[in-house]
Amino acid sequence: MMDEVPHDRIDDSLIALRRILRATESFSRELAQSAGVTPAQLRVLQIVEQRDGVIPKALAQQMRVGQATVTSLVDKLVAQQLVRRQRSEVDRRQSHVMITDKGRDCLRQAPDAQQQRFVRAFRSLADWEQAQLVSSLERVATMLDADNGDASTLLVAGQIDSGERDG
Amino acid sequence: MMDEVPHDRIDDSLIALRRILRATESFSRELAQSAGVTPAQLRVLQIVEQRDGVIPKALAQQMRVGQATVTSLVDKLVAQQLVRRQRSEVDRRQSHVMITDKGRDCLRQAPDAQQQRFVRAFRSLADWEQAQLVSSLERVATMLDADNGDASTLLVAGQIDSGERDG
DNA sequence: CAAGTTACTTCGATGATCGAAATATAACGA
DNA sequence: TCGTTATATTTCGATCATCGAAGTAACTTG
Repeated sequence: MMDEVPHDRIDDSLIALRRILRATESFSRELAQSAGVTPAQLRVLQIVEQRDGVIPKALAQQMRVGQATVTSLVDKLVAQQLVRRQRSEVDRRQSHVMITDKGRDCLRQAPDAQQQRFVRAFRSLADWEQAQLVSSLERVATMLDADNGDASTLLVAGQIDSGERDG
Repeated sequence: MMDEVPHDRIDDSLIALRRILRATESFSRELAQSAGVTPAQLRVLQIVEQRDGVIPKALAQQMRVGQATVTSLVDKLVAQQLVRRQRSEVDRRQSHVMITDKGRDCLRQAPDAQQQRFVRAFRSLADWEQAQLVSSLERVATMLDADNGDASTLLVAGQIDSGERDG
């Protein structure tokens, strides 16, 4: 039936994806800053809040970084008293990372207000649009992380807005 | 009409977005590695290929990093002879960054095969699905980078697949 | 030409990340 | 129980990205 996809469609979707990625990436830094921690530290903090008592190994797997990295990140959060470590009683090799009250406070600061932004925009869509949005996003997600072997290739570059406001 | 959005819809879309971001982020590293450069360097290289002769200032703006960072990245690419610098004739403060043959070779390695993956998946969709996909992605992109003030907040955390393969 | 602006680089510092080696503990087999 | 092997974490040393501030060169303007 259809042997060739209109090239602009693929381009358009890649461009949109890059916009999404770039928007995210760009702001994650300032967001983290407003919370008083770095982006990587914030990620850890968020995961720890959701999975209180998580062990470094699991953190490393979820974040897809080495354990040494996790150790370093947790060290910094501990230094700020946002999380604390506690040796496991059942397996003393393991340690549980637990969020502190101060850590929760930290999370409650920046993220909220901004989450509202997305929610607001989302609510302004008609019901069918919302449904479509979700299904499309899920389709893309599946397309990208399906075989887990690769995907991001297409999204690494920039060159979205050809607007060049320099000299 | 509708005062409250079903919460799962918002959740679902955020989850899908996180999956997309994570898939991208996770693989950008290994992709870059397979091309023999680091991710940040690869981004520069890709942009330079698209906009040959781009000046560092524009690179910095597009990548949203400081000029000092660009200098450092370009330095490394120059050292590998993947790009070269050339002073502008019209404004000698500026320098143009130009890709070399070796730089093109470098780009031609990893990216291609993988781009196919997305194209393949995309082609497998019906025409209307493709159109819908593009429009949804663009809508999300706009929602996220609209006011450019923030957005990524919602996407920083992980915790998508609750599959936990650690012991 | 002098003052101000712009483009870029240099310098020093911080943070994320890795891999390899070290440490402590668990699990297992003889 | 003892030795071996496997696992969880940390430590160490190195590389890379990134920033801000200061420095340099070149353009612009009066």
